Amino acid sequence: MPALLPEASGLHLRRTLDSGQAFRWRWGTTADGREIATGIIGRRIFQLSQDAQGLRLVSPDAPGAREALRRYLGVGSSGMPPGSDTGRGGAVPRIEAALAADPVLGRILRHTRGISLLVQDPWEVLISFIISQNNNIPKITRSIERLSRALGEPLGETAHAFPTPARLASARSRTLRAGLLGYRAPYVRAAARLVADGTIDLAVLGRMSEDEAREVLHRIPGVGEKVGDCILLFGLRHLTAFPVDVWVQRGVERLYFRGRARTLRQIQAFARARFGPLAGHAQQHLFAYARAHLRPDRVRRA
DNA sequence: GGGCAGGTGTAAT
DNA sequence: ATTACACCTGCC
Repeated sequence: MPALLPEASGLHLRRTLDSGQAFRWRWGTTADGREIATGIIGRRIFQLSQDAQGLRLVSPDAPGAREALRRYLGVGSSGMPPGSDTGRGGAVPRIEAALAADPVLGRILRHTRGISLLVQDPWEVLISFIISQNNNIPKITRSIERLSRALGEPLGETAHAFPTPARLASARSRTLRAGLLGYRAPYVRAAARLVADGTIDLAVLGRMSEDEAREVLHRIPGVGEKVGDCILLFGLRHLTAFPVDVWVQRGVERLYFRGRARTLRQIQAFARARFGPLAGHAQQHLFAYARAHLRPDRVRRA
């Protein structure tokens, strides 16, 4: 039996990997009927499973793989936002204990418990979320898969690493079209060029304040309010970022404003005031809850 | 088959 | 600061 990852206690693997943060995971079934997730982290193919005992690293059994996985899953040493540490236990339960101080979150947590904020490569997050605009998860996933297959470094037989900035920047438009990018193709290439030629340095961005980094991100074509905040949160780990998409907007309006419409600005201001350093984590739970329970065809909007 | 999907850019108010 | 519209593509 593959080794357990005790730090991931409280982490719900499927909820985390299917939460719309990452697009490089597939679920499958082993010969003995166990569900297994296969995905790419950096240049390695990971296989993960989860059972009553906990989360297991099935493969690779290589030096550094466990540490890389811990970090990726957000259950490494620095998982908590400053000032929110409530004591012992894994990162996920501690954050949820802090979130539950908010009665609304405390109530929906029953349905969303176990979602972890992943720590991903900012470059991959940047391109993935440019692709995500006005798009749906299955198609985003397919686009990234095709792009990686066409332009990414091969990893074993069938998998490919995410393309480098240089490869994407010099990609032919036919390749990008084949990647199903549609009208986003010019955005992706322009963003790749800005990174490839050093105009935008994502490592430097990671050392800036959140507002400074946001301002720089907004200069990238295809990066607006929502995508920018996704990059801040999922790639640069600015935990006060609060990406507002239609689901989060719907969730906040429904759960905190009796279904009354709010503008984007109002929702951003609300999130800052209400959730503070936990805003990013709160967003994950509101998003997941809204997706599962606030479908428009089931909700009468006030 | 017209409308829509986990937004953004642009133009107009 | 908000609103209206087009936009690739796959799917209902």
